[in-house]
Amino acid sequence: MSGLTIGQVAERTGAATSALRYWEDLGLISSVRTTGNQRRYERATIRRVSFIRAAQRVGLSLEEIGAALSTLPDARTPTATDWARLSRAWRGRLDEQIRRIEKLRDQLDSCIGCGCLSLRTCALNNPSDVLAEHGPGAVLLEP
Amino acid sequence: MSGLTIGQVAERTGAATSALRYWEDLGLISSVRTTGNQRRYERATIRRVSFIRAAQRVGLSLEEIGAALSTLPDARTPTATDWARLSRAWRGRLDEQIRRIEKLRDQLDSCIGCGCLSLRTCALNNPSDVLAEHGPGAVLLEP
DNA sequence: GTCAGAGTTCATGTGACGTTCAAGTAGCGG
DNA sequence: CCGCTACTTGAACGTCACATGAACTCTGAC
Repeated sequence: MSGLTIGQVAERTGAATSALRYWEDLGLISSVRTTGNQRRYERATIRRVSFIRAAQRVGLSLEEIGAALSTLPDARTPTATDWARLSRAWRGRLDEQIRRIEKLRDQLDSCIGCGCLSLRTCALNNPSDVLAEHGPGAVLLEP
Repeated sequence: MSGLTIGQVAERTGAATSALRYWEDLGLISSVRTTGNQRRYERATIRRVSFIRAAQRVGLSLEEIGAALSTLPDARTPTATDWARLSRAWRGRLDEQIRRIEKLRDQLDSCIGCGCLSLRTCALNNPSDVLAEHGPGAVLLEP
């Protein structure tokens, strides 16, 4: 009754226990300890963990996710509106990812058969116009 | 005249010298050494490196790229046709990546505002039908 | 012959965890 | 209270694809 074990949170969210411990080290989630030093999680942690996993799927780094989570209210348990506010920003991110890959695919179509991989004129080999910009959003195809 | 230095290959392909050394450790590319133990690359290496970088952009691991490269003829310098054969398989891969992200985006649209992240019915939170399958092709969004 | 710049090996760091280990803990039946 | 199984702990090491830095050597222009 005093909280969820790490195994229960893992089962309910689909996250590995090793990931949960790692995220706690990074400060993304928190727990209280039993007298025997085991972690116990609040029920609200499940929603928080679900958010983290969804955000990862969208392509955010844990650092970015932590920044987003830090904008949640400290005092009260976050509401559905709080979570929706954070999720809204992902839309553009996904659109951008799709745009990038589509461009790469189209370039590939125009390149197959020419074998021009090493030439200066090959768009697939020199996609500077597509992927050169750095910063947020480039995580997916520009490591 | 006796070959390209690692810096020249890096400049012409856009790959970092550290990456070129790493790929050589893995056997993806090869070099000959000068009397002073410096690497010298054949001109054909530029095309090979370009292929590696393009393949990475498509989402292949270095292991997969190595497998593809090993199907190239050992005896002669690969032709444009050889490279085109390897590139053709990427098309479906990119299509699949786009399909995945589009599905995720559509789910996000239907989820924003509901704040249902922790509920069993939320498609974004339970995308088992989209991303559950493992194996090749899942590299991008399923780490 | 001098000197900058490019090259060398080797060790260590990164991100986001996964795996493995011995040792400790929880909760159950008997 | 004993024993059993399942679970949890921290620490340490592995993964992938490199980046970075230290300390050194080679090359090529002058």
